[in-house]
Amino acid sequence: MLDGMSTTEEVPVLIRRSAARDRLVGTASRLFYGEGIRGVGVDRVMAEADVARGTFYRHFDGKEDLVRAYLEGADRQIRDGVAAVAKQISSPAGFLAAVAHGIGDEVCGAGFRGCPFINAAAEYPDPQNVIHQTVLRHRAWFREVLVDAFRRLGATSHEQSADSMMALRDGTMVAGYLGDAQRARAVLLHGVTALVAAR
Amino acid sequence: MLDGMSTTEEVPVLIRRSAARDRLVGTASRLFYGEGIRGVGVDRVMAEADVARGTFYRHFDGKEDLVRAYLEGADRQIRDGVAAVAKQISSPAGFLAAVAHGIGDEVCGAGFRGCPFINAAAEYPDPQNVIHQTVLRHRAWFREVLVDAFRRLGATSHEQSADSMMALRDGTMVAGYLGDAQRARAVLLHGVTALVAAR
DNA sequence: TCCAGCATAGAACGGTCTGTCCCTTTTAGG
DNA sequence: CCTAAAAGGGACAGACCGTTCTATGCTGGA
Repeated sequence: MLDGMSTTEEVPVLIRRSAARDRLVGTASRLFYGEGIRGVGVDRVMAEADVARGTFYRHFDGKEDLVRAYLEGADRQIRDGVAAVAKQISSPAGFLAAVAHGIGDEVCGAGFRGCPFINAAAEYPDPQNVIHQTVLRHRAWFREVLVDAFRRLGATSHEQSADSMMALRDGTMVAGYLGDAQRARAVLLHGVTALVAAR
Repeated sequence: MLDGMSTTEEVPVLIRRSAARDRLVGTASRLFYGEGIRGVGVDRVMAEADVARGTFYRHFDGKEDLVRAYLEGADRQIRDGVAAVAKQISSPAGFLAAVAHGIGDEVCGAGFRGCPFINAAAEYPDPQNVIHQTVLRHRAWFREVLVDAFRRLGATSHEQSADSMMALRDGTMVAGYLGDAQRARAVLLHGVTALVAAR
């Protein structure tokens, strides 16, 4: 668990690394996250990334593929962060508290605009859609991380504890975006503390 | 409080009621909620509502205005529901429980696709945007309803209790859409029960 | 009855979006 | 150094989008 390396898989052909590609994903991440996915055209992304049209379509099958790269980048980043915390903190209680602190700090950061996955799912509701499924995969993974931690903690019902923390996380993400981030952070930390204490 | 009539305000000119207008708002609500706002064009809405182009633009300033009508309709509906509950149940504990049950049932209903307001905010991130502000107004109202209830309940810190319940609500909305609705419902009911009991 | 106002039908507009294609220039590896 | 791949820079098509306009049909109230 927590390897953070299971969603890789790419076509065997190809490019995989390139300055232009990195610039595209970076710019797309900034714009998609900041202004919404459907609200930003690939023209905009290409222009701000200083990448020509042909180059874009050599690296990506189309916009959806770029969106997928954006979300998978965010996913990778979060998995790496969680893995780093897990490596550093062995106790499940400490791990959960650290994760909560990480989220709390995130929602209070400048430019926080909600959870990229929740937001993406709002724009791609079709369960069959690749992007929607990317969101579901990320969420399933994170839930499993929490279930595992509460199991190691010896919680009477790991699943319910994990779901409660998941709800607190999601609620904090929403409130951090559409309400008072400081209060949202406090609610999350307080709630997770209670969950861990209650076991 | 709970009057449910404070966000009305329309141009004094005008139409306000008409079969065509009602059909437009109804169709738009169904499509915007089910497929996302930016993913649905006004062409589609007009076609499925069997309303001509000119008629649409006589009733609405443009797409944004239609989106506003969609969200204000949802807002009105929720305010009416909350007002009905408040009228029926006098005790604050019973009121909060009833609200939680209402939300829990909602997320378990067929065709639930998340909170219309959270979803709309994901598509319209600009705080200056009319639609974004409509979302914020709805959320501010609902939070105030909760704060008031917890105050009447005699909670030591009304605000924190209200924010906790708000986080649970938001988390349940997200999880009901992107996870297991039954589990989300259980988490919400359990959490609100605890909040009310803890006072 | 007549007419004002609302609804309809349909064409047309400019703009933007995704995606394809072509050609030239730059870059990097053998 | 030479060549093949990558990147740049456009032009372009086709679709859709939101919007405006005109001409016409329908209906309810004075």
